[in-house]
Amino acid sequence: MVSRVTRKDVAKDAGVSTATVSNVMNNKDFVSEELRERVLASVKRLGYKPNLTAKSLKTAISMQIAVITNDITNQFFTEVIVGIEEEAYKYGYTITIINLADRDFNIDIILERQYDGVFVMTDNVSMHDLKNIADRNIATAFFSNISNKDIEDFSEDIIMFCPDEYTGAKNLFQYLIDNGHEKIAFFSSRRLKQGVKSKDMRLRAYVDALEENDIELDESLMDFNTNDIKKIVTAAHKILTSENRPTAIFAGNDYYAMITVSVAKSLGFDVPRDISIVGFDNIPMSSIFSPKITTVDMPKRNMGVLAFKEMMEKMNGKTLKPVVFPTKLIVRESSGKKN
Amino acid sequence: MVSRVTRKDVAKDAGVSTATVSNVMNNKDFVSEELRERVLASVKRLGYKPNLTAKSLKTAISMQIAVITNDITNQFFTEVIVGIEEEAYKYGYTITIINLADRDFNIDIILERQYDGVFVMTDNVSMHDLKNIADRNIATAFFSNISNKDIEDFSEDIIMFCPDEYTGAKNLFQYLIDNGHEKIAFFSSRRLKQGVKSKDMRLRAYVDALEENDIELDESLMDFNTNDIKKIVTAAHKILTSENRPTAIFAGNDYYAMITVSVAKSLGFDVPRDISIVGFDNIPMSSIFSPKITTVDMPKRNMGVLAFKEMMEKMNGKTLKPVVFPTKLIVRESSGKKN
DNA sequence: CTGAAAGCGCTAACAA
DNA sequence: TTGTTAGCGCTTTCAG
Repeated sequence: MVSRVTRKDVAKDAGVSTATVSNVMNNKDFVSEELRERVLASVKRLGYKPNLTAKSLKTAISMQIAVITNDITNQFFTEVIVGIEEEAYKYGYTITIINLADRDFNIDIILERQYDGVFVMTDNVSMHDLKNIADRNIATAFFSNISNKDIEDFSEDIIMFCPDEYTGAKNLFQYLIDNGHEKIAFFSSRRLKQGVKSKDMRLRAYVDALEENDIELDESLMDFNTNDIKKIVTAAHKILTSENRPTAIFAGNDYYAMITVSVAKSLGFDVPRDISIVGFDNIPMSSIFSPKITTVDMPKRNMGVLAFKEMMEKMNGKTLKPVVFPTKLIVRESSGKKN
Repeated sequence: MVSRVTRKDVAKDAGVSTATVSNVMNNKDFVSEELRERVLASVKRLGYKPNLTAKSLKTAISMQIAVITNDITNQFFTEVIVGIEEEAYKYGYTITIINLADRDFNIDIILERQYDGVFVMTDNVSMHDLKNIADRNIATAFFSNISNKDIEDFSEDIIMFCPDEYTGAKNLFQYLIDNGHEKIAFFSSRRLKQGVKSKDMRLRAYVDALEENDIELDESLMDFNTNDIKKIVTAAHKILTSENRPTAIFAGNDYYAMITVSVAKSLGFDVPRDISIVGFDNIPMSSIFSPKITTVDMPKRNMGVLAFKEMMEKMNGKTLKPVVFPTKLIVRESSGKKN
């Protein structure tokens, strides 16, 4: 085992001061060619690697960004993250992914590490926590499904990323209704459940679309679930075998949709002839699946890339407007006219 | 914005020394009840959060673990990671996921941050780098598809995790051959390509299985690709429309398999009647897909959990034997007798 | 252009 | 039981 080589060892080996080593490592241009070479030679010989922890203690810049997510096994999140990473990588930032799974968010995990910024992609984190983080001068970005008009409520200090889920979902429901569906199940992840006056835009779009088309809301057609595959299967089974069986099912995301299709098939249903099933997010798998899933596209990677760019701006002291991303209805094979 | 509150501020506010604050924060039992309460009250009032960066500079323990992976959008990796996290979380460790995507591995990213341990789940990292990391007293674990007998070559300092891919793949190929297939394509990720004498166990199983059954190896039936979905589609298309079309396709993982099935369908093939397509990993989606994918199961989450447990042992100074995980052939709907 | 020295926030002897 | 202090590895004035 090699014992830790520090800047001091390099200084001694090269016969210079520790400050000179620092200056060389940080590419200051006033170091003479001769010393630079001597230092670099020592660095190589000793296998010296700067300690970024110590550096960040001194500079108060950690070059680390946290991403908080709920379900890292869901391609929606990983696609966004890949976008963030791609951009972050260019600037030398390291990304720490904090996967909450179904655990509660504990703010200490963020406040105790010296992250320069944090992307929040889950609703498990309260607005209060978000503000608390931002107040400590950590660039904070929130991926929200809140609508445009609600954005005003939010603190200026938080960068808001808002895919326009309302419009996307509205178009999706209208498409279903236009195809003769009236009994439409709303089957989604628990995070979307916040009562019917929810700020969740998919749920609000559901309620609005029904109302505009004079269809009565039927609470028994709604189910909020976890991300556990077995529980989703059970819930899908229940919906599909209920007496009050819907003719179309809106699943909160493409995973839910694919699982629901799978259960439907095992029950002998033909999709979409017997029942229409639609998703949300347009993850890569949704167009590989059979039948290809009708869904709403979100510009996932691009959201990540743009999000990081905005965060850089923020860290450079600029104040920013919320960013709204367009969404788009994509009609594929898993849905059709009501029979 | 709240300016940074340090242990010094708390000490002043509570009228004690900074050492006492430390002792309270670290739950030392010799602090008097009175001081403890005073300190805790100040901590709360000022909103003090310890700076873990400073702490780790002092203690040389960062409580951070890195996981290096190639493709975070692949559920195989995320499932393993969830297992690692679940266990790590219990001990208060934070996981940093370093997603190489198709970038080259730069060892500095590990050596400059003070990780207590690192899980390597990609072949992009050379044995030389691995040893370099382990030499610096960072607990190092390598998920390898190397066979049992090759394990001996490796440094004792590196924890080896070896799902028994050889046996799993061998069974898979034998199953295919038993069903009359002789023209079996090997279609997989580039990382598996290291020549026919490769240490990659899936490739070796392929070569061995053919040989044992007196089937001649046909290099034109082999294709190594990236993880980019479009490229995989193109390559699958090429295989499926070639004059030398195989009757069975082994895809390097379930993603490859599902994409290949999708392309086959679009080309008018019935799977498995016209062609058998099998995967590897048994990711959750493979049993949801239609047809359900024939694959080889790896105990993913459990591998993660166990891996972290082993790492804890290692960090406590124990030396360990390589861990071999069983794999299991799972025959489902995407494969069958040759027609 | 280079070096000495202070200090980032914390812990851990050691002294009181 | 509590406080003083040195020092983890680094950067950054400020002198030289």
